[in-house]
Amino acid sequence: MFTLSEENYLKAIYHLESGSKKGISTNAIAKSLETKASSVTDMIKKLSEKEVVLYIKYQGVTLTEFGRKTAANIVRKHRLWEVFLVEKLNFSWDEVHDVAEQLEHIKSPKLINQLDALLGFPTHDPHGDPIPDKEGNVNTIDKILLSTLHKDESGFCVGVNDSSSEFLRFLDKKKITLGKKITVLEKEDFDDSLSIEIDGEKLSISKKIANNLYIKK
Amino acid sequence: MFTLSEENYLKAIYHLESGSKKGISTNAIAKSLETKASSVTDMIKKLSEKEVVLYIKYQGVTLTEFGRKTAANIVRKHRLWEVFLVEKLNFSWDEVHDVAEQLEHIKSPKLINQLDALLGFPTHDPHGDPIPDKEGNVNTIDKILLSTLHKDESGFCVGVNDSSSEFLRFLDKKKITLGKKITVLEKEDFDDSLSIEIDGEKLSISKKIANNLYIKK
DNA sequence: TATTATTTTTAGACTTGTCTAAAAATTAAT
DNA sequence: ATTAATTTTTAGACAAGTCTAAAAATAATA
Repeated sequence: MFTLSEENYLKAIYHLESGSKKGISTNAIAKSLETKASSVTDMIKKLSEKEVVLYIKYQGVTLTEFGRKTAANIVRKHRLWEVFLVEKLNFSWDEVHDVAEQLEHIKSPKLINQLDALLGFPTHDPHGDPIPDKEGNVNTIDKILLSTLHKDESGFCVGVNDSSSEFLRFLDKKKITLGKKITVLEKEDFDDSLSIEIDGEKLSISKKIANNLYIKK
Repeated sequence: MFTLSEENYLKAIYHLESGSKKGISTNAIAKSLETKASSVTDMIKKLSEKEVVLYIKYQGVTLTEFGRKTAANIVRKHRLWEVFLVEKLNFSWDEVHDVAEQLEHIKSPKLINQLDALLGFPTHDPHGDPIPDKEGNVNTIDKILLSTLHKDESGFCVGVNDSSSEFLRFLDKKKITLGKKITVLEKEDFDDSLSIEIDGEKLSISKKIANNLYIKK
């Protein structure tokens, strides 16, 4: 069994690993958890003894298979709770993160299995992120950033890169929600802004926005 | 804001206070939390500084109004979660306690308000215990123990005194559930056992059982 | 009321998780 | 390939919450 702190470290390493092939640096973990490098070193030693990470001094860490599954299970719980909050308790997608951050540490396999069933075995959370299955496997789809679409191309909005409540509320205001079809009408060269069509309406989108919206063609 | 440990102490004191007029002793708290008296003294000092308990050395503690409300809120959360587990996630009443014990510490007023609404604003948990309202008020009904009923009297099963899973599973086996009508057909003098009628069936009930079932006439 | 028994508190220690400051190792740059 | 900059680790300290053992206060009893 893992402490709350250990679980948070595991989750952080898990997220940092997706995208980088090499070991995760002490500093990267410290930054992600808003703590000090020395604290990270201490905790890494403990996690290493518990066989969830592989640790070589000065070389960073990687999750073991056991560690990866453990972390995926925490992420699974986090995302299932997010779905629950939105679907059953009328939370909006920008309100769920902090509460799910607490709920993900509740220990009860039955609770999660039943919650999964209650929600109809969802595959993605409210931000479009995939929900790992019981074995810790993740079904990644080939989503791309809106900013990579060319003129006259279109696709469906399937996720966000930035899930800060500021960004999510901005999307709400612009009526941009997951599942909607977006067509690129124009790409401005000088500021990389986009003119898009969504719901039959024309909309102007800045580069920053386009860099944080995932599309599936 | 209170730590997990502080919340557990508050809850313990809250439960111990209902029933005894005087201050709650260090030993009583230690026993209830399965910890040592010295640990209790330490924590009591902290709670006293936080103004949730009134503490006079060697005289035990009492909750302040603020402390009472804080504790009632934790109990409220615990019992609402129990209802959720039974009503929405198909837990049986003997499985909910440990999970609710974890869930009661989740901090999010919106979560609890929405959960309350989802459940249809329940007034009692699966064991018949009343759910405190948002202000910490509890609606106590005049329930009595089954063992206090006389021959030929009857009433409705409204709660349990012992909520151990052993007792609850025993009641399940005997098909004794909350809401059912029970009539005392006979009281045996030599062992205080009861012969009762429930669901049109005759049943023999030991003194121990009768001492742990609440009835409302 | 004196004495014994019990309860409660204090004192000091330990664990977990964190921190700062300094030392050691690695990486980057001249 | 040295030197400089950065990263990482170590050493030592601190707060929270717990414990044991001993001291102090209260309660019970003869």
